[in-house]
Amino acid sequence: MIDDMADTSASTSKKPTINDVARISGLSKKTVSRVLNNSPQVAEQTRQKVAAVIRQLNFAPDPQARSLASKRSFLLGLVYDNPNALYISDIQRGILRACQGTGYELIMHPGEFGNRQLIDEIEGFVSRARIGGLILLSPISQRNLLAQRLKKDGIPYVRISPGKIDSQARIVVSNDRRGAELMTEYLVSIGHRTIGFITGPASNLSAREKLDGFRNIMKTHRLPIRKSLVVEGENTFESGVLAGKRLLDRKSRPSAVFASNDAMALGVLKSATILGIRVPEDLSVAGFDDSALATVTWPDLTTVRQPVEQMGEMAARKLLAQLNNGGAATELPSATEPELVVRHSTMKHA
Amino acid sequence: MIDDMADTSASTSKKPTINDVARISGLSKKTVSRVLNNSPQVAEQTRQKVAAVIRQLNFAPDPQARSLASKRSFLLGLVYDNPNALYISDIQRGILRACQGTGYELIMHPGEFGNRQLIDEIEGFVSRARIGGLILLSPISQRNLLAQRLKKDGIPYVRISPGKIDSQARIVVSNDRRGAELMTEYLVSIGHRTIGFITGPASNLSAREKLDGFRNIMKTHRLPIRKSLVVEGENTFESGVLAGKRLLDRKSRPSAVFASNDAMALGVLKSATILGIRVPEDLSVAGFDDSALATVTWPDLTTVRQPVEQMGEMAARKLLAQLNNGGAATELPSATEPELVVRHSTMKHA
DNA sequence: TGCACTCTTGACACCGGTGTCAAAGCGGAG
DNA sequence: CTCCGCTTTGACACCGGTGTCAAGAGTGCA
Repeated sequence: MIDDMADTSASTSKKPTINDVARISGLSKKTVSRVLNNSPQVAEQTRQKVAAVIRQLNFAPDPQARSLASKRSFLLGLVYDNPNALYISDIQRGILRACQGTGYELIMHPGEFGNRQLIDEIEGFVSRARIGGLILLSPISQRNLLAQRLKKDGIPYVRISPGKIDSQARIVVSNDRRGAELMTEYLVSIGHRTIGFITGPASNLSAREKLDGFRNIMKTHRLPIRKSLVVEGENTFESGVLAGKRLLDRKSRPSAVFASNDAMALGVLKSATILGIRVPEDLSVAGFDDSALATVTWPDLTTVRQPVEQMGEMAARKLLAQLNNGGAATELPSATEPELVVRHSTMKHA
Repeated sequence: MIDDMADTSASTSKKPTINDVARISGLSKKTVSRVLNNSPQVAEQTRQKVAAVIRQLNFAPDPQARSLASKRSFLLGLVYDNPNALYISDIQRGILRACQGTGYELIMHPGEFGNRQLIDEIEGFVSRARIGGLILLSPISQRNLLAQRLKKDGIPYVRISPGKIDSQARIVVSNDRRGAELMTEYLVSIGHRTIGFITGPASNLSAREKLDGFRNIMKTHRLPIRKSLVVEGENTFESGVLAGKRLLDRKSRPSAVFASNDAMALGVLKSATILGIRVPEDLSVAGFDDSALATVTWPDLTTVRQPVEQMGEMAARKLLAQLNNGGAATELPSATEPELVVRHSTMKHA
């Protein structure tokens, strides 16, 4: 036959196929396929034999052929708008870690949160590229209609930091409330009594959670929450500057300002500088996220670290579980725990 | 609840296949395939007819089946280490823009610059995932052995900011030398005579280019370049802090410091603050890149904008050209032009 | 001994396209 | 009128796997 050609060139030969494995192990294509898919219908002895040959040839099934034949897919899509490149990159790293060795690959798909046709656009993407499942990043993860549509069409997905609750198998959230509590508790513990708070857009669930956490701890310590000390920003540096100005440019100002993300905290730093207020001597400033921004200024930011990469990994694991168990996701954890990071933008208040 | 939405929604037609198109247009599968691939062997009239049916059905060929059959691939891989998430994200956006409507998708593949087995690892990735071509980001793009191997194995690639020259069809570079010249010229024009320079690692080509640009303009203006005023950093914030300290903590210090990236410029800002030197009144500080960092401090950085996104787009276009023309890349531009961005970290020197 | 049933395995068609090669259509030359 | 060569089209196998279904082996029970 043609086999001798194949055999002689074996060392430098092309990518092995399932046929090679079948021929060498003396079994059929289909049986090899069963082993690849962990089918329970294979005798243990056979499984071993096939596995050995697979290792020997360093065989890996072609994902394209696999998905063509099985109508499964080995491509995950990451859909995001672009609030923050660092955040996306961390998430991405986490997802890729979860994909290691599973044969799944990640395809990036930027979308516009505001786009009216976003849903159709995303469905087109899924169908064109044969995407197996989606991971949706905030703020796009907050579009409930999108999630409904995906569910209806049977496209597996996981939402990271969604606006509303979805089934446990389909979401990953960070415990933002707890993070805000940690920080508030800390500020109080070092003597601050009058604390300004800069919240994110009210439409944003996690912004509300943080505000709740802040309020909760203030209440616990019987500290007043003056309305004028809670200002809404838009999670951007510029909005932080403005909010900082409103909080600081007045007779009696707070001794600390807690911004619900790092970019806004840096904005407060700018306002303070312009107003001649020294940080941290005259004013403590705290952020949230522990983004890369937190450590490239002076003073560097006391902030709350969100295990963003871990969230990406969790999301990917959940998605893979959906894809493999056909929806019956085993109960994987959905929430990550925040951590307080003390640096130099805060100090004890007399 | 959600069920009634399901009914009202669009007609339930499945994804159309090439067979549908063939049947409706009364032609064979193969002819439709020819139209899809712009084969010149199709009569104009036939082409029109098929195209009409394709539009009518909103048909798009399945990339997986296509690549399985043709051994082409519609997946591009972006290989990067992680010096800077913002940079990667900009590049990525550019690539995705170039991919729009081409049917190509982007797969992310982080790699470690230092990894001894990087080459094998990347080849494994290409073969496993059936990647059609690679875009290599600096610093990985600087590994010449990797490029050689890819060339030998016939894997198309484009390098962004490679260390050495490669064929025009395979590289995209930014004109770093020119950028440094622009900035130096500007600093001199506003009265600075003694200018400190923080360079990147000497092994890095673009770092050397920037240094050359700086030197060149200083020479043109007959300004002395004292050795003690050129300090090497590592492109990180911390190294910028150290370099800043060395430049500023002395009797006669420069009136301006030009750092060859933004992160190091921010490091200088920190050192200046600690030493009680006001920026920009007592010291002008300039950066390079116009990264997201440049605008989240006060004063915000005067810097050089690199059209990073555009570089990503150019790289993708070149790669697609290679994939479609089979290597005979038409001459696309390879270099981008930098732009001076003046903000508040620099001012006129008496 | 015969029968029903479970456990393993393989033959074969098929997923949705493309490559190969042959055939049909057509105009011009001999 | 026939033959040639070019253009245009189609039949069919095939890419590398999986789904379906049936066959062979082994087991327990009547």
